[in-house]
Amino acid sequence: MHTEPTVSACGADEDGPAAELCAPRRGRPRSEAAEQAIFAAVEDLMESGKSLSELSVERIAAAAGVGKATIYRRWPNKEALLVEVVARLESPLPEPSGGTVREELVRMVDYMRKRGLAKRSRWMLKSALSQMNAWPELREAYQEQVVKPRRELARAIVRRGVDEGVLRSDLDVELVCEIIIGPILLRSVLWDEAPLDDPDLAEQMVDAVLNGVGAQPSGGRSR
Amino acid sequence: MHTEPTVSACGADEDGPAAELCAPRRGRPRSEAAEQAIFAAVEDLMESGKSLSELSVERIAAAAGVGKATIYRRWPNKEALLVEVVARLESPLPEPSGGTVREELVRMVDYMRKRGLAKRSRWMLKSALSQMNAWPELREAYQEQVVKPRRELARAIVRRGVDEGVLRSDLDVELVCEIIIGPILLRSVLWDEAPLDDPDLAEQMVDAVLNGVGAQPSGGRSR
DNA sequence: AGTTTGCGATACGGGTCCGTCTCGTATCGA
DNA sequence: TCGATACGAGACGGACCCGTATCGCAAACT
Repeated sequence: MHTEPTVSACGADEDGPAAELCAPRRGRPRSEAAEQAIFAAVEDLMESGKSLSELSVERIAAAAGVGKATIYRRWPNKEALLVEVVARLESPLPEPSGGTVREELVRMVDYMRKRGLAKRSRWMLKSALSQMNAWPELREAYQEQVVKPRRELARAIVRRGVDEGVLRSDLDVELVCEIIIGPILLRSVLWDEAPLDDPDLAEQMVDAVLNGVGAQPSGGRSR
Repeated sequence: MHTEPTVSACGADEDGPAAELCAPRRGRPRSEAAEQAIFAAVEDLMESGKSLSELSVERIAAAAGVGKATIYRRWPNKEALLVEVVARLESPLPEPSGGTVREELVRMVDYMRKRGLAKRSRWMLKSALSQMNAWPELREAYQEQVVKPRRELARAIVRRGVDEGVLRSDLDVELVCEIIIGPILLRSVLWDEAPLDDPDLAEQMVDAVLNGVGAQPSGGRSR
């Protein structure tokens, strides 16, 4: 007899932690505090430098002061949990503030500089590179949630710069994006010991890239 | 009774695979073929996309057609083996060929482009970032063996460029290096789907960075 | 009340891994 | 020939892990 008496019209068994809309759930409701503790524990473990393969469910449960079953009641497996953690991570993208293109570029680069200073983001940035290689689902979540919007933001600014005649129009837009954000990503992601403290770094980088690092005052600009 | 009768004056028990100089070793000598098979197996596993945590000694031994003891006879643990693999990996750095600074920069960037196309290097580049984070010994070996000489090469070229008046002298040398190699590293390391096939890519990148991506023909060059 | 579900804790089976050890065999120096 | 060492294969203990199941108890609904 599986006639779905009054509730349970929610969706198989995968309601996830964002399903408090669909059914009042007959018994004791799930603890919101436990959920937050789990997320906080994962982020703490990230900040403490644990690598992706060191994030075991048992360790997370212990760090959160939570039973393993409480985790498996919410997510079907470890991957699903981490995918959701990634999806939650750092959404606030800087929205455009109608300044000049140069100002927008500086703002974007400076946002990435500050992000590189935060350990949580740094962990994600770095883990995104190797371990996720072997973990397509997590990698896709990260690409979709984090990388894609940022690349689109960069592309939009660059396109606007080309339209306004501030950026060269004879170059591939992708190439220009890479030239602008490559240096800051290099510092914030690839090189550990590189300093990110200078608040003028973003400005210096953008100006250097805009003006070029070549010395000849009127050299090959015509191409 | 540990009087070291005739041999064994080699150094505790850690002779490593580069110790055939010190003592003729009384019994059967170690198999050079086994050693090569082990290295080859690790590199094959890398190329096949295995992540760092998937490189277990048992898997390596199986792939090499070798007993586990043969590995542990040479290296005290898994880390030591991988450290040596890293140290062996991709030494051939392009030596300077007295061209112009621009040509040297293009050569260096193009070298990195080609390196990004090779799966083995790519694996190392990517694994160097997250897993090595939690594995200081391996990370240091990679920094010392691979990263450091390349950064020094870049610095040397840039300094020469500044001396010859081809590169701006009002910028930090480190910053110029990052601006030049940031874009190609971004493509070859961070972004998987980005194309690296175009043989003119390096030239485009270097020229764009030298001339600047800003459009104003004589704008802020004076700073 | 009674029911239903969630909670933390913990035990469990099945798996992988590390590093050591033991086989029987092969290959070297003395 | 003989002792010493290497070899491939694999067993072993201990550790960790995953995902499930079972406790006794708590918190909601009917």
